[in-house]
Amino acid sequence: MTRAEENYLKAIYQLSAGTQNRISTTSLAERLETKPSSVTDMLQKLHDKSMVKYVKYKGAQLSAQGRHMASQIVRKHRLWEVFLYEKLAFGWDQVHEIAEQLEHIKSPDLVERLDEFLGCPTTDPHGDPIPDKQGNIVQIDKKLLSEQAINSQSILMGIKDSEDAFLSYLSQKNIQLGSRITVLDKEPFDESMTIEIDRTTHFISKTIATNIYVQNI
Amino acid sequence: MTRAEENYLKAIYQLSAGTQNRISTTSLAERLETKPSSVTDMLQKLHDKSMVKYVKYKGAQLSAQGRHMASQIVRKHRLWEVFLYEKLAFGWDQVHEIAEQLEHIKSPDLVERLDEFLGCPTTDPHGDPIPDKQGNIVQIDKKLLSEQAINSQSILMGIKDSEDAFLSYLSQKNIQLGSRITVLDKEPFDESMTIEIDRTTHFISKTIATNIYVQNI
DNA sequence: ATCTAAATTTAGACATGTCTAAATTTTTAT
DNA sequence: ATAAAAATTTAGACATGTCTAAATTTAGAT
Repeated sequence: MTRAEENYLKAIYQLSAGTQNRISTTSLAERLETKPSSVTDMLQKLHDKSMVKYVKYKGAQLSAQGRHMASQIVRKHRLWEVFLYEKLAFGWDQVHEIAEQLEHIKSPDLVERLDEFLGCPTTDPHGDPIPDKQGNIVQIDKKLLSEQAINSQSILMGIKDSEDAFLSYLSQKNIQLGSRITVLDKEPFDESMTIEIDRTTHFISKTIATNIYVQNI
Repeated sequence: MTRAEENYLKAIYQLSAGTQNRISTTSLAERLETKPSSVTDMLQKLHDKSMVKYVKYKGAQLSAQGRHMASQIVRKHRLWEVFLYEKLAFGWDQVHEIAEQLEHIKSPDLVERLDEFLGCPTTDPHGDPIPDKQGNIVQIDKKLLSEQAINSQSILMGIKDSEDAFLSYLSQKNIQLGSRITVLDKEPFDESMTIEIDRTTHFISKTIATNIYVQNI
């Protein structure tokens, strides 16, 4: 598998999360920051390699083989993120870009040793689950912060959309995975919230609150 | 710099060790397991990018810029080797291949954090020096085991030619960097040796002895 | 000094992965 | 049901890095 092929498989894998539907050429092109015509070419190639089930004009789905391969790339990506975050003290918002490169390193042995070295983590620094060797993921049950009631207490378990700007926003405010959040107030008008983390009060918009996953204590 | 370009720079850097001479197209082709015609193409390209001084039919030399770039690739390679060996418990003979991939990861920040995480090592698991951020290397003064006198004691500091077969030979006999070697006997006829390491006696040929660097105690 | 052998370069080709522009198919709106 | 819009594919091109075969240059031997 070339690097480009791996990136396509990973993109289809991630866009497929939660649907059985075929993934459209355009959505893949957007995700991969490339042109739809390039996507068509690659889908035909991946179909020939039995990594993808592709129907002209209808989009693509991973085959069992392709899904397993994609899960292992995601596994590598997230394990490397843990390494960068835990061992090299990189910030939440810095790990993704470097892991994009590291995920393509080829050595089955390396992945398993890295996993062990890190203590077999189940989530990456953004709270996203790490697939195991077989490609299985344990989905922890998490809720949106926006749905929490006043006076509820919860633990930050992950974020929905790991955009750089959002990650640095959180990083700056010292909000991180595992932070204990108390909802002090909710504004019925715009659904903004007042929350407390580590004895500091923050005012957050609905947009922010629907981008944060928590688990009740 | 593409991966191929980096591999060419590294090859020229390593073939240049100890000479001022230009490196020939053929020797580069052999080192890179490619054809001389491919090498010619790439040298012209690297010359255009001012990474290499290339004179048609005469071979190539690194420019200051190219030398620095090459040193940093070697730096990354060797730091990753230390990581694999020290942290992930890979064998002496396994680290090179994986480091060949890791050396191409792009992130200046990563290199420096990795260096720090590893305690700023000065040599890799084969005893080869790790260039610093500026590209400088500290050559430790080491001698060939074959030149050691009978009854001399020394420490294994490195190996000359890191071929896989040789590395596993040493690995198998539990001979490693830092091992204390006592020369018990030398056979004048074929210059083979009897040595003691960790209370175990080994008989080694001249070929082996001229491939091991030691430092006197 | 010249001829031959070895080394090197050039020319033309191919594979990968991308692009633009044009053609085709599907979807949506009326 | 059909025309217009949107999505998708095809055709042809380009860049990178490789190859083989042929041409050229250099080095070595006499």
